[in-house]
Amino acid sequence: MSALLNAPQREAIYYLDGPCLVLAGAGSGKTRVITHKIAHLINGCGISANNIGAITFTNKAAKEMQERVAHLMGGRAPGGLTVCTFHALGVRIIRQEALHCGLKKQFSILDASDTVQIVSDVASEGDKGIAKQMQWQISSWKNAMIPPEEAVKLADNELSFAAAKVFGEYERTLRAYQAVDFDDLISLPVHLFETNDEVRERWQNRLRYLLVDEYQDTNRAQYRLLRQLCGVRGAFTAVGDDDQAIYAWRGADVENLRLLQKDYPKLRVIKLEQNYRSSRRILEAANTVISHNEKLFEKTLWSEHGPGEQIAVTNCRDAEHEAEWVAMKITAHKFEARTRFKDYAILYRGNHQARIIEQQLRNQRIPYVMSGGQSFFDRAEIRDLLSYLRLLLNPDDDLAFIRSLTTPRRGIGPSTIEALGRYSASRHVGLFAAMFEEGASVHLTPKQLEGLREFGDFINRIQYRAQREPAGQVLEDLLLAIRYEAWLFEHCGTREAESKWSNVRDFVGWLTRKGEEDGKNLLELTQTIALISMLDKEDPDFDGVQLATLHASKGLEFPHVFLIGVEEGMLPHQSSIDEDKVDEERRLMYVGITRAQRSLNITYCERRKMGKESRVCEPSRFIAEMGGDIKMNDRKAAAPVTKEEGKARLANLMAMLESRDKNGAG
DNA sequence: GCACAGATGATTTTT
DNA sequence: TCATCTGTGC
Repeated sequence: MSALLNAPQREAIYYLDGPCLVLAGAGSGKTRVITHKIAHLINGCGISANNIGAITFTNKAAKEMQERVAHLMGGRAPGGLTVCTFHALGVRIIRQEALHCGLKKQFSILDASDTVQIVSDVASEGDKGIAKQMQWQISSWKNAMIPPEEAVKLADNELSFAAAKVFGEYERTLRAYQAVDFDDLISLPVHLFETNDEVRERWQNRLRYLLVDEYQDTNRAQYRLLRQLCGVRGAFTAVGDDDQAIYAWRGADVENLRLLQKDYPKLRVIKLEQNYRSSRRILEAANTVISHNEKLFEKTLWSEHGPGEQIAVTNCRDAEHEAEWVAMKITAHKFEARTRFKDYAILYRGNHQARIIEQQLRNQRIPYVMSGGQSFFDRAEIRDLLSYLRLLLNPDDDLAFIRSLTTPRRGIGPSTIEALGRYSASRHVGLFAAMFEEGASVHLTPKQLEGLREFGDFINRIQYRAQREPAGQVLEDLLLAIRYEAWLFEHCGTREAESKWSNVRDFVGWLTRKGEEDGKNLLELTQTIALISMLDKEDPDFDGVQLATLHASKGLEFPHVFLIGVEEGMLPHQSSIDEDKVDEERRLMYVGITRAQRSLNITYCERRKMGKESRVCEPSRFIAEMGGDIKMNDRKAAAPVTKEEGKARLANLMAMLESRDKNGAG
């Protein structure tokens, strides 16, 4: 990438006279604009780093941005600069203004499974699937800043009616636990700013210039937070791309782009249309596909790169065939082009499509890495440990109390917890506080009480130490005291226990490191953990083919991309076709195409297994929408390959590859 | 009535 | 893969 900035990039960086929207096409250098603008604000305009905030959606993006700012400014990020996610900013605001939010500073942050648990409890809904859907509905309302009273009026089906009925109680339960969910991290600050001028002005003075990444992904609540923070001054730069808005289903509202123009009539709109990533044929296909969508802002990507290879579309018999072909093609291409495995990505619509690909890659000895997957902090063993940390921080957190009380088992069963629960409800205090009250002895047997208080004393002792001693040591002692390792091996198979214990070790190691780096104690660390989903320990040196969903691939780029399962019903997905939401699927296709730098291979299956039957599939409409400059690769025209022949060819290829690598290395 | 093995079948999931 | 469903054996 050239070190020079192009004209629109410069314009975006130096424009400071008012609100600014940068429409940054795929691969047009948007992160560069944001980081250079931060540097310019500090070095060129004399604005203190303390007064600048750069807001992203993911921790990964925040981290990358911080690193790039540091790099720009001579290796060290300026102290006081705020580069964080929306939710991390929310945590900071709530922590500082806790009293105004009706919370204590040590509030708990609940994750998805905690909130489903609460909905399920409040609604007396045994079915976790239904509770999940109800929680989803409540979350959507909260993202749109719709309070329970309004939600009751808006409910229009059985599920949303049930959700509306428990919404209020759900909110009260959260407050009773001194807890917030992810949505509260945005909506509580919004509510605070909208009702308290003094607090709002304080924060407006604190963050005098805001930069927002991936603006098209903001939801209503996030937009209102930005608006409150910016006030009428409108000192902000929002960077986004409406063509890459693929999170509408999660509450992101592209309408926020229109709102920006409406709410800030002086908004300066700057388009970044020069693409530095892909060859011309790939860009043209992307442009042609996306031109089928109605657009708010017209934008056409162009590139100084050469035309590059033709995009190839290959038909496959079924998913297995497809996986086999992709794996084979990668091996062959790698051999010819002398590339690395990490130069390739296989992208797909749904996670389940990865399974069959993985199988083939393993068969053909191709190393791979999968992005996404379930979050590290969602694992049972990590959540077990986390429940202790949460309880140490916030004794009102009843969910954490119950989980840590019962994991590992301490001979305290449901009847004891139920009795304690009845008493605590009558006293309007948390479970932890309730068991130390005199009155508890009326509802609980002396033996029950003894067990509970022993646990309570244990927690109190650890809590005392957690405030003073380094995180690592306290955690090690806690694990020993609850005999967690032994419990794992008693409860699971050896292999499973080993893997779980190793995860726990990773977690402890991570916390210890964090504690030392930031000089924070265990309690201070706990709150930030909830906002992290992945432990950033991915090895950048590992050479493997990247597997990712189209959603997870946003923001990444690869020399060679395979886009698989490009069929009607798959991409666009059937439910999107049914609900008339093909636009978003088209943007997904656009995101997929624009990940590719040099070559793009698209495959589709002619049949796909649906239960026992195998249904005939049509190639996706998006293939036709890419225009004519495509190489159609008809596999049926080629000589049929039997399994044996295929294996023999593969063995041949592998042998060639191995001998070449040996020679090359020696 | 329950625990468990085996089958089944699937949107996407930044915090 | 993983969560959920189904049928079996006690």
